[in-house]
Amino acid sequence: MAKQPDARSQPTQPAGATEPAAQPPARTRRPTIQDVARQAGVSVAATGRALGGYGYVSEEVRSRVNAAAAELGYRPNALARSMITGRSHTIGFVASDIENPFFARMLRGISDTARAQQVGVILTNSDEDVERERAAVQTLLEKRVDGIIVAPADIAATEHFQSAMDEGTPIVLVDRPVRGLAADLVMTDNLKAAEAAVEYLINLGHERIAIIASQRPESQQEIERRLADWTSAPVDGLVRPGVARVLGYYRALIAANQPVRPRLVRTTTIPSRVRSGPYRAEWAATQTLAVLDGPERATAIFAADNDMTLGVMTAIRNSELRAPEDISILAFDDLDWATVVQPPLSVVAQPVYELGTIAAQRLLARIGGDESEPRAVLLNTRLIERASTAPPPSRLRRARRAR
Amino acid sequence: MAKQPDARSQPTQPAGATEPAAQPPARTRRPTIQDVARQAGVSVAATGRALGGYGYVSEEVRSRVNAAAAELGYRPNALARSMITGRSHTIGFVASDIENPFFARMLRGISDTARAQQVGVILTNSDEDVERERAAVQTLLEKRVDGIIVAPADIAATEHFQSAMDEGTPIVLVDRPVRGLAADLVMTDNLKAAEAAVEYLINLGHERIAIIASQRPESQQEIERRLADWTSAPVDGLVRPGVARVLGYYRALIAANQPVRPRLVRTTTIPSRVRSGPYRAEWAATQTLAVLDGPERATAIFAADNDMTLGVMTAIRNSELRAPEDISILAFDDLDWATVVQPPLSVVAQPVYELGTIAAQRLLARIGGDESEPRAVLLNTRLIERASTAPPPSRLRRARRAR
DNA sequence: TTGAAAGCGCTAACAT
DNA sequence: ATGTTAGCGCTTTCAA
Repeated sequence: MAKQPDARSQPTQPAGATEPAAQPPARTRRPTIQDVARQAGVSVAATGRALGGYGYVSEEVRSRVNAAAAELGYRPNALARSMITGRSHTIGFVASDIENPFFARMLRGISDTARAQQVGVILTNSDEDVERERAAVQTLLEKRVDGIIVAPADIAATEHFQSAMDEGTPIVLVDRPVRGLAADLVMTDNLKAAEAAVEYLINLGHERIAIIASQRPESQQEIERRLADWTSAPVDGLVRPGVARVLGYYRALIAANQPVRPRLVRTTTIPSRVRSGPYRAEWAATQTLAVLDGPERATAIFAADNDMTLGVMTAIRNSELRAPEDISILAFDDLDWATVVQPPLSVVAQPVYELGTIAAQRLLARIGGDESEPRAVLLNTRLIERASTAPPPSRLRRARRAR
Repeated sequence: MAKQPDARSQPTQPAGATEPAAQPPARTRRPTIQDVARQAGVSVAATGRALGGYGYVSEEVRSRVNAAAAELGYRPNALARSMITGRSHTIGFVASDIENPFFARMLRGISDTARAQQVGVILTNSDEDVERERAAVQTLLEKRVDGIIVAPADIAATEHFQSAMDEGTPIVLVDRPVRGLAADLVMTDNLKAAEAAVEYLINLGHERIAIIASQRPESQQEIERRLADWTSAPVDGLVRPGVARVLGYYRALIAANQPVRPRLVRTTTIPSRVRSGPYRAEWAATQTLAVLDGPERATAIFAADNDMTLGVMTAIRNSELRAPEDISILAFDDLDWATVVQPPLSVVAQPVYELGTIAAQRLLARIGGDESEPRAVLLNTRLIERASTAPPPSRLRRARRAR
């Protein structure tokens, strides 16, 4: 991206000058309900009722008020209204990074749903940083949003959410859980999705399947702990997506009696706090190269998220290998370019838009007074088979020989 | 995308239950400045000064107040504050579609800049519909945002913006101009960008360069009008990006004394109101097929935006042709997958993030009281040469023969 | 059905 | 340096 855009201004030629110079913007005080009342010759109360659509008003008054309002260019002040009613008709969304197509699409779902109910959306990015998230929540609460949807940055940071809820502002978690928080949760069933994905590769005949997934330091330990005892606790909805996907990978291998080859499991923590897209993708490319080499080289790769896929694709493109003949690729998330690359990518598609709409619906229901027990909604994925997955080379060779 | 996500709820197992059931959320009225004042044993005024950081307060009082506020869990009410100060510390952004990576990145620029000044961002999508845009602006004004950044849906629809400005709410236009509106404008110099892009292809030796660009009905006429008389009016900043790019294409051909081949200029209106991504891409694919055929077949394609590029790539992938040997491709916008496709795409990169930051800076300056003449800022692009562009086949053959 | 008046929670004069 | 008081623009009792 161009970092020095080399801006050129054109001071003399503004956006246009079709109209003759209008009068210097009057800049007079905005008309209030009082002004409208005076103009219409009725009380403020009646005016408020006519304009706000509450209480009794005669047709007579209503039309006089509307006329006066139109004439004065009256525009209601939602702030004043909110102060009294206690509803701002605004919700907050704390995403980790809105540039990520995943969150962008989710936001579309949220804002479409909100708009249908005349509710606005204030957006903030946490960048996976709990401090920023806390600050964002704080700001949103001060602005008196009616509720907050958040993709939490930390599975263990509950207090800010809890205090919001205690104050009566509902929280809905999307994409990731927070432990010990009795809030609604809407996310993908990542464990099941990953398990099915890897199972699909196994059924194609693959015996050396690699997974590329970047992880937080804590998650690495958690994975090991859970692997040590599958039965200790239910996994669903209680772990981060990244962890669930790795666990799903293991589970599929175990179910198929395949050995777990540590060299093919690239799930270690990425360096320091390198959490943004490009760096993660770069990291993924390096990891990919590592599994493409040696006697135990992978015949299939499961890329666990957007950035990983980007890295995997880059690495493959720069290698001698061809997909799917030499190496199968299965990616998480169906991005718009998945059909444009060569070969078109087979993917595990999450219902991202629905993640947004469902989260928004739950939140709006809470705002509307729904006091039922908080629910965890797990959405199912769909495996879309395109051209990047095929039986492994050995199989193909065998098949060819058989002919 | 999965349209029926087949949600499965788990009513019995909420997000978690680590903590012992906390006391039933008190749900008591939120503490106000009055409560804090009483608790601290000082006046509301002094409390306000201490908490709000304005006016004089002794250390003594400040600490007593802070202690009381902390104890009560006081949280300022930004609504009440805004009513008095007239500043909501919130701006609005009206994008056409936040799912479009272009606007997503721009929003990132806007929200980063806003956040640095403690300003929130309310987001809305217009979907290129003026009515929606009007409604969005109306809502934002009612919520008393301090200013609005908008990618206008219609170059001729001014009134809602004008009335906002008359009321004292500044407007900054991004990406596209609005005729006859004296507002700040931040956009890419599309004419120059397209001209340079096509010139680059010409210099590679191409003599049959196609352009794929979808257009609104009005734009088609405008292009013809402007072509008829280049000198009648300056083009910069006064036409939509799509129009400017087509004009740049023409200008480069003319400058190089190349004939304009109507068959290669695919800039006609797309069917009905099909303006969303997938359909536009499909349309682009069809157009691409058309220029790849016949005696006058193109040796290079200039794809004028995201969706066009997606379509062009799909069409090429499904054809017998290879890029860049048989056909060169030059795309507008540097998307994250541009380096992942085969061949890596040569692109005209817009400074999208900067579009956002600069627009936000201008708006914040206006909000801060900047009363200078509105400016049009045109940002320059950068041509990034990757592997999808090369000399045309004829040249290559000639070169090979020469060896 | 309408109107008068009391606030929502805070800041801004103003007086002390 | 602190307190008193009058609103910001609207909705909401409560009487009439």
